[in-house]
Amino acid sequence: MDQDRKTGRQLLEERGQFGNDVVAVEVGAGTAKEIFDLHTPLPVGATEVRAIRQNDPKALPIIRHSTAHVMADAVQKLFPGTKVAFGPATESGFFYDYDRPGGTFSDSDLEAIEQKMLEIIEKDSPFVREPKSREDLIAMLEKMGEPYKLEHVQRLEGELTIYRHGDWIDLCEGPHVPSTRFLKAFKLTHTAGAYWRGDERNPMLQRIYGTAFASPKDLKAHLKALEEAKARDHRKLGKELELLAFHPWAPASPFFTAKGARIYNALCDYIRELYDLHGYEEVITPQIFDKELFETSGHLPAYYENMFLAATKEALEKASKELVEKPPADAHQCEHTLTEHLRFGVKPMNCPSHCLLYGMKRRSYRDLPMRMADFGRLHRYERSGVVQGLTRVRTFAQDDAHIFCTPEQIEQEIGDFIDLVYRVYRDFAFADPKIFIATRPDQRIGDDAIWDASEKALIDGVSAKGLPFEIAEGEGAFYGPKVEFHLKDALGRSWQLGTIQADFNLPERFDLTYVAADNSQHRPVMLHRAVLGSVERFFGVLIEHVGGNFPAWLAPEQLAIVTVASDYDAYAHEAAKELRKQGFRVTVDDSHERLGSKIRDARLRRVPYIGVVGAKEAEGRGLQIRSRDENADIGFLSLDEFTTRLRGEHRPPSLRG
RNA sequence: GCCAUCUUAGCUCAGUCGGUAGAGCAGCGGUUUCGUAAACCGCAGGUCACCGGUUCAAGUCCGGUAGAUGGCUCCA
Repeated sequence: MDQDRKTGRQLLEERGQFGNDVVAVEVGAGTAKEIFDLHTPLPVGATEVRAIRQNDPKALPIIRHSTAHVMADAVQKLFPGTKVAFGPATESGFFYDYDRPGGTFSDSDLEAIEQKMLEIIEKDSPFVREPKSREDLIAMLEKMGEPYKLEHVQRLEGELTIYRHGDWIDLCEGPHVPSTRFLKAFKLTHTAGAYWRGDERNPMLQRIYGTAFASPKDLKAHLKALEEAKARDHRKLGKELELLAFHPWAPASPFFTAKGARIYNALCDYIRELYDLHGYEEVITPQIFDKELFETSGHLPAYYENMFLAATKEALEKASKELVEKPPADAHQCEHTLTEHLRFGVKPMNCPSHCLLYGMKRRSYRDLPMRMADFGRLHRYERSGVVQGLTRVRTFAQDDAHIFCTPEQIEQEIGDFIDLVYRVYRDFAFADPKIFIATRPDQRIGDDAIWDASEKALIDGVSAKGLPFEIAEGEGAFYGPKVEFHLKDALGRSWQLGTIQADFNLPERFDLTYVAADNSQHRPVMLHRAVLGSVERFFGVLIEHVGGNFPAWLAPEQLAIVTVASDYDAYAHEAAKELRKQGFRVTVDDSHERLGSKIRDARLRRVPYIGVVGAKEAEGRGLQIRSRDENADIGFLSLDEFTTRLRGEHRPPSLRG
């Protein structure tokens, strides 16, 4: 039967479309496209066949996955006894997981592996696909002594295949490049630990990451882009520009310097202005609550390990006394006694306190939708290995708000919120975010009927805006599903910033009601939403996005006046004073340095405007202005002219004019 | 939390084979008054992250702790 089926190569040759740069073929049309090796017999009746050539973006995952095979080959040749697990292509390269008995891989190992890989590639061995019966495959893997592959086979169904290049074999469904000669540019980048099957209860394997491209030129460009991204890293820039700092005594908790705080507050003030326009009202709520609150909200059971409990002397005394009187049987019981007496918890999120505030008064349908905003500080005990710069911290604030509304109002509110999100992201010149709808997780509160309604509400709300989205199965919060808005940082990592979540659970738990027009009582729906997400995280992503060059409306220093010589200091201070009266943030550098040195300093601080002051400027009551963004001297401007210019940029784009 | 790596002056980094601590920038004091990315001279600045061990001797070797970094897992 197979004799009737042609391979991709045969088909392309017949059509005169074959060439030395063909990597694989893509079969089918529309959403039903599938990629095959050149030498694999294609499905019967395959007519829509397209060659994937070396430089096609679709060739990249094939090249990378094939390189991963060669790496595993090299590793097993160099380190006998090493077992292989999985080795897929990723968004920016590939990895392969290994179990190396009693060892890990060092940087010098990586070099040796790269050398061995080059040797393997030079042999120009073809990648050969061989279908195998399950029994044969299991026998083969047992003989090879590959326990991870063996375990994997047990879970697979249908036709199984192996791929062979040279004398190395891997259980794999392909596709692969025709031969190792197509692997022209690769680099092993780093090692890491990774759990087998991504489960932390499983043993940890050694993962080696690498990247590969169609040509050395592409690889070089990629490595260069990585270098450039590193230069924009918010941790590096945050330190250099003196925006933020960390101290070991407050792990994962940023300090914002005067400059950093200026930007931080500008971000919050900007959101506050939009709140006025979008019908939100800001509230301030407590930091520390009786645990009753978190038991009612469901946080304590669901969120215990991430919460800071607040110990007091009184609580410790009571707990100690009980422990002495009734010694615990085991550590678990001891912990129970201790936490029993710790009466207070630090809030990890604002929603429970907003429920309290809502419930303190009779609410009418006329009050809805009620949009309650809060920049309250939150504390979450993140595990030590997960914290990172500003993007994952233990203390932060969100531009948080909760919308209490009727079920009928949900769609409208989601629509309004999406408008707000896009307005904000445009003000920061971000590309459009990627939208995910995260559905019910395994650990959750509330009935499935409620989850059905919540998920539908979100999908309807986003669909009504005509925006594309993807479903993130099981990624929702424990109290409700989420719409997530993701943006990418300079290193290409995707971060969730904005979110809106439908919650029918908390209003139930807090027994929140409103009185309808007919005097009957109803349960409001609660929408949790944030545009920036965490202000800290947004700040971090923003630093990288602008590379430290904050637009004038955010810049902590908008104009640096530098004097040519000390004779002009007096005028410089006068001009600064006048401009500060306009609300501008102006500094004067009257140090006894040379002009070039002062200019350099101001440029390194990424100040949007530098105003040089000498005899001409003092005489003409103006400034010789250099613009950071135009990277040029834009000439003499009178103080009035400069005021007009800066006033235009002094406000967020969508709030100008 | 797990695997790996790192931690030397305010910052960026040297420090050889284990032999007792260095530079540049920043800071401070002088000199210089200068027109668009670094003037010159001098001074000061260190419990080499912390705790312990090996050694005649530890920044250097070993163990532990903390923090950070790259991943994994997690992420309301």
